[in-house]
Amino acid sequence: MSQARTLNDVAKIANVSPSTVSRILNGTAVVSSDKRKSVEDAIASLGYRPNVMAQALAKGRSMIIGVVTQAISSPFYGETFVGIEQGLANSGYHPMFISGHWRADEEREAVDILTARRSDAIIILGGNLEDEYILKMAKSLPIVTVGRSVEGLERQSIYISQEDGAMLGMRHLLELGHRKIAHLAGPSTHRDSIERLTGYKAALAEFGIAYDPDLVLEGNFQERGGLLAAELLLSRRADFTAIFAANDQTAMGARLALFRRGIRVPEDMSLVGFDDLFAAGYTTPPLTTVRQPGEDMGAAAAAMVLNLLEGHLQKPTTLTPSLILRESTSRLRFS
Amino acid sequence: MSQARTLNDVAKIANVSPSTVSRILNGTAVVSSDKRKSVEDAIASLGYRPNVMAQALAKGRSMIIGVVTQAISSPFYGETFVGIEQGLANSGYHPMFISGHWRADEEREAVDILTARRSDAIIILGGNLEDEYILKMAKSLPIVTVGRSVEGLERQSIYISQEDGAMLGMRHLLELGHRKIAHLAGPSTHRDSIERLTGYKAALAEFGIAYDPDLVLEGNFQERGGLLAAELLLSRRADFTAIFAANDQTAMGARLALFRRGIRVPEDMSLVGFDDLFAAGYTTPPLTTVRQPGEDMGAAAAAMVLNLLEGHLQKPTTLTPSLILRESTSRLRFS
DNA sequence: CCAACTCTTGACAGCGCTTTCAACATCTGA
DNA sequence: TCAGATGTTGAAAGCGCTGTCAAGAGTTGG
Repeated sequence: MSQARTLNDVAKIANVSPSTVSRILNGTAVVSSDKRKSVEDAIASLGYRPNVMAQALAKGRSMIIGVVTQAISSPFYGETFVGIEQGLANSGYHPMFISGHWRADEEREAVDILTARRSDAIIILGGNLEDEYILKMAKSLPIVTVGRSVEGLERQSIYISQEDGAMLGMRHLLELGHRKIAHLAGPSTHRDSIERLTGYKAALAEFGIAYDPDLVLEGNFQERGGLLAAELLLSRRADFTAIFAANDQTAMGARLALFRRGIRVPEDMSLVGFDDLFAAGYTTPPLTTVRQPGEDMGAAAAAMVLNLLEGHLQKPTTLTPSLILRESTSRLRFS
Repeated sequence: MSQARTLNDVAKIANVSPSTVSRILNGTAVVSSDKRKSVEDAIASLGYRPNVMAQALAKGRSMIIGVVTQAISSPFYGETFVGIEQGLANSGYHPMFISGHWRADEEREAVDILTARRSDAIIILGGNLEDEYILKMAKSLPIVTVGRSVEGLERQSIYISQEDGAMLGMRHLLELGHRKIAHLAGPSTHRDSIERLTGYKAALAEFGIAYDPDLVLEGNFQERGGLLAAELLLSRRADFTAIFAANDQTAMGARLALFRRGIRVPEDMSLVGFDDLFAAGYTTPPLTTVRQPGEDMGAAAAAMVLNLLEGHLQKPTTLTPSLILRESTSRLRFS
């Protein structure tokens, strides 16, 4: 294991002081062109790369943006990761992802790890961290939340109205004539689930339809939960004509349940998802869904963090959901 | 922004020297229980957390495992990330993911970023980095490759035979009686594609079937590539009865092409994928596919890295692909 | 021609921690 | 009782870098 070169090695070879090398590296001051030349030569010949850890210590900035996420393999957050990555590109900052698995304790541990590494800022994606906890952290560190709001920190969050999104999906179904619409909800502990359920009810009310709690079942935002919930529902009643799933993964699970029973989509049953995962465009049939622009959210979060690090507080960023019309819904037919 | 406490603050409050605090933190030496107590109290009351950056500088170990990946949102590598995360849990090391997007130059840049941060080891997931480049790095740093082999570094890689995997999928199709089997390959620049194509041909040969290059089209390992390739193929000929896709995403794209033309799966066309993405169990119909245990691969890579860091070279780890039988294939019917 | 500047440069302290070394305090056993 | 062993602690140097400060060289203008 060969030793990495240090700034001192460079200084020695170039016959200048370490300070000068540092100045050239950081552009902190004017340096005569002959010294600059010899330093650059020395750097090239040694293949020298500054030790970011040491820079971090000296400058008091780690150049790390901590990202507390829920699952590193989540298809939805995956798109957000891409946005964050790109938004941070060429800023000198780098993201460090730690997963919290939707458990407040693990999320707190993630934050611990990140602060132990002296992250310069933290982006929190969803999760169940307590508001007070986040507020306290926000006092000592720039924080941006995505997909969840924190009272008193509205200006540091990227937010999409889940309720509006749900209404978009539901109105579409209602306008197609559906009246008995089931909802496969997310976990009831999850704010997004709650908001989407609220949107479901609001749309129903808008069309003067009574809310029927029997038509709502709880899943877990995963395919399997959607499958199970749909099977259960199907075994109990058969009078509904459309399903509004709490997210695309749930919709895909439901799709399988329908397939198993030979119920055709969209001829016999209309199906609407939420998120617009990349895969939603490739289900059979392609899934009509409410789009959340995951990548844009990530990019916006990155931009906001960068702003915050420069001391600028920007106005709250609100992105909007939109309906992506594909082929899993059809006008209600009277059979 | 309140200042973070330092080890010195703790020392002062506890009335001991910084060395003693450090010893307690690291368990480096025996410390009398009264001092230990007062130090622990001081740590608790200050909410002190050691600065990992400073520890890194002093110890010469960053406790970062760099992970060069191709896309942070990749569904296949996502599972590997999970394995890495878990394999590294409680080791004190943390992964740092940087994406290379299958471009050697970006991958080299990723490595640069990682070495500038003095990663203690690097895990390379797939990619197009030149063998020599990796070999050179391996001299100064523990390196583990996943899903790609490097000549001379076999003992530091987690490998799955793509050829064997392809043969598994193909034999299944052949045993079902299919004789005209199309292959939607991955990018020809990609080693996995090449190996899988080799397996495709080998299986054909095994069954005494002539290789027909017209039945092979190149995709890009993405849904869209699969869709396009399948559409093109379908527009050119209709005499094949099965498709062996280079990966699940390609298969899903092909599935959509078939759906568009009203070709039923598996009645009219059998379809086999590769990878066994989580989503493969929820396509319509659920996809028969060759499984690569992504999470196990990640866990194995993490374990290998940890071993390497302790100076142990283990024997090459070879995991094996397996066939996951679902519902997208059926026995050839004479129509 | 010299005071007053302006540039460029190096010495040095310090970021927060680890680790070696030596000092001091105790404890053994002969 | 004392030499030697053992245990616990602090001082200080150093990890690789930045940033302040001051010195020395070179300019300018009255």
